[in-house]
Amino acid sequence: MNTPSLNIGAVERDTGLSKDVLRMWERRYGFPLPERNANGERVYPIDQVERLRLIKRLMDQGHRPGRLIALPSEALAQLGPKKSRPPRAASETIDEPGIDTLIGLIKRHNANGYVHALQQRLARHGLQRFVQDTIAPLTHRIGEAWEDGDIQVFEEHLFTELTKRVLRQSIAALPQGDGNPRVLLTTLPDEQHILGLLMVEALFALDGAECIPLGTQMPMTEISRAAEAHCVDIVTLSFSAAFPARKIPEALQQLRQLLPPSVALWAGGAGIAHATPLPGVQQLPDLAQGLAALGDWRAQASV
Amino acid sequence: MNTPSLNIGAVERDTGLSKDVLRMWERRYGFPLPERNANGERVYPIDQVERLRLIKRLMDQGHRPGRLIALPSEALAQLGPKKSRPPRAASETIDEPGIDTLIGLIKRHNANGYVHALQQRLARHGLQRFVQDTIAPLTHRIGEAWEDGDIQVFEEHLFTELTKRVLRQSIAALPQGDGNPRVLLTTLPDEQHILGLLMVEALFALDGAECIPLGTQMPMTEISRAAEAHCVDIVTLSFSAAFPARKIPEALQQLRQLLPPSVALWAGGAGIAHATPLPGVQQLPDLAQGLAALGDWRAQASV
DNA sequence: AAGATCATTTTGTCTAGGACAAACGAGCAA
DNA sequence: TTGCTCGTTTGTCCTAGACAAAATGATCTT
Repeated sequence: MNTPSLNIGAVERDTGLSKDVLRMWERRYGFPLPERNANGERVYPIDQVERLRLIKRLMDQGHRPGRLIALPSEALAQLGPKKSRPPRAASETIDEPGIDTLIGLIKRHNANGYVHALQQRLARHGLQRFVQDTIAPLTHRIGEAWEDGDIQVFEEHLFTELTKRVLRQSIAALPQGDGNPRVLLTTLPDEQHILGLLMVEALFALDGAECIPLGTQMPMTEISRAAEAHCVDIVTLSFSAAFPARKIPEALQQLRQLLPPSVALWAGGAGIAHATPLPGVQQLPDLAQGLAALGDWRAQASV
Repeated sequence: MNTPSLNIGAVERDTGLSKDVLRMWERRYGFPLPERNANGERVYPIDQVERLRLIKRLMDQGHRPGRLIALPSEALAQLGPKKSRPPRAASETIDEPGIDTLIGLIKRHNANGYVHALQQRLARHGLQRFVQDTIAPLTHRIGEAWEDGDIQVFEEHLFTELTKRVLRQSIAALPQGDGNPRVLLTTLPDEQHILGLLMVEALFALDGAECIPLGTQMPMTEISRAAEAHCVDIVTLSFSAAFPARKIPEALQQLRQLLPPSVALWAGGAGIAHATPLPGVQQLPDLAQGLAALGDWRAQASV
């Protein structure tokens, strides 16, 4: 075969742009403009797929497709996030030292060195500080690097996989909670990032809560069933920054309806940071507020 | 609000049936027959979604939608897999003892007890036998229970999450490989089951290979980049039984083209068991053959 | 009776083009 | 500066038709 190419279904999977969107862009903007096979179906050359992937990344940073598609490829490549964040030098000073070292290890593809460095920091600082002062800012910095295009997809995957391991390992080493409260942890079907959930689990378990980790991507009806079967007091969901913000309120309200009223619904993660309050849902923009909410719950439960 | 209901996009996410399929079934079979909102859009009542989920499960077992949809709900509920497998009693004797105990713990939602029992078996048998004689048959049995509808979605999630933890923990405890060979482990974008991959990683790492775990759902172009960046000798993919079998050959051939010829491509997992051979791709239907392949590779490399 | 070949049905995925609401941004007023 | 309105942009939904690949069933052969 000469040049590999993909049909519209494969492009949807590879880029995350729905078939509807791909066809609509072709209609409106004239890009992508795939070839057709003998059957009249779209066949996307690999370079158009690469460009689509780049455009998708820039859209996730706040750019709009109409503008992006008009731009020549060279201009696209240099484009950064829409709202440039404060220059790194400024926040550098407040960063926990050593984060850059960890990122450097990932970027040099030194998997063993990275895991080793993480475990060293864990041993030195203890789990709570490790999570709050190492993992959280590290995840944040990786997110920034991702937005800037400073990191490859496979580098981000490696980072996630290795970090997950260290966190899960630490959680497994903790004593079991006492069932006060019982907390179910998961994410909705569109959300497959689990690092935030693991951070919460680590802190909650450290604080004596009993955590039931269900992994990611649970259908809502199943979350409701699991909550009953496990007799949990709290259902905690995590939303990453990648989760479409506009869909969060509707999703939370739907789940709130499905859950028994006696079960609390907590939502945290970067995707929640700027959300508006909802009745019956406690929103936890950061880890510290998660711990605070746990304290509040206990205070209220003992009344 | 009275009865929760979902739009077509939400049903697609929740059931895994594409919008196209949902509309086509409505046209052809008259089910599902959603209501319409003020804007003429489909609004699916929750009970139709439940029925769709049940139908999807039976389809994954080899039934055909046309028949299933015609059946009344009671008949559906009792329906088993199309090709009934040999009765359990027969294979019971060859099963490793204790698997049923583990499954019982999951079904009673005893997370702590399950993890404890796993770790006990690991300590007693050692990692290699633990993977081959406990985790592999256990995963297989869970798959069967899933097909039979004997297990809830959230129970399966809990099983997966807890088992992953134990496996990853064991892998982390192993000494680092010596880079002979270097193996990259991942799955394609449509495949999110990672247990098979972790089993392979455990055995390979135990045998001294250096494993680079990239987690699941890597786009092909990224697999190729990662293979170069990490200078790997072998790329290993895992396909679960849930992966659409007909799409495997095409996917493997595409990836084979993207990889440098010097890098070996290995594919394993339940989805590979009945696949036809492909040039340039080594197929590993089970764990034992994976280990054998590793031995062969070393023998050939030392020539 | 078992096995191979061919026709028919079933099923999923693609196509085109139209419609509309929600989100966004620009311009204007306070 | 902030807050509001209005036009534009954008994603997602709609209908209805076509076709290829897979599964099934039927027919013929051994």
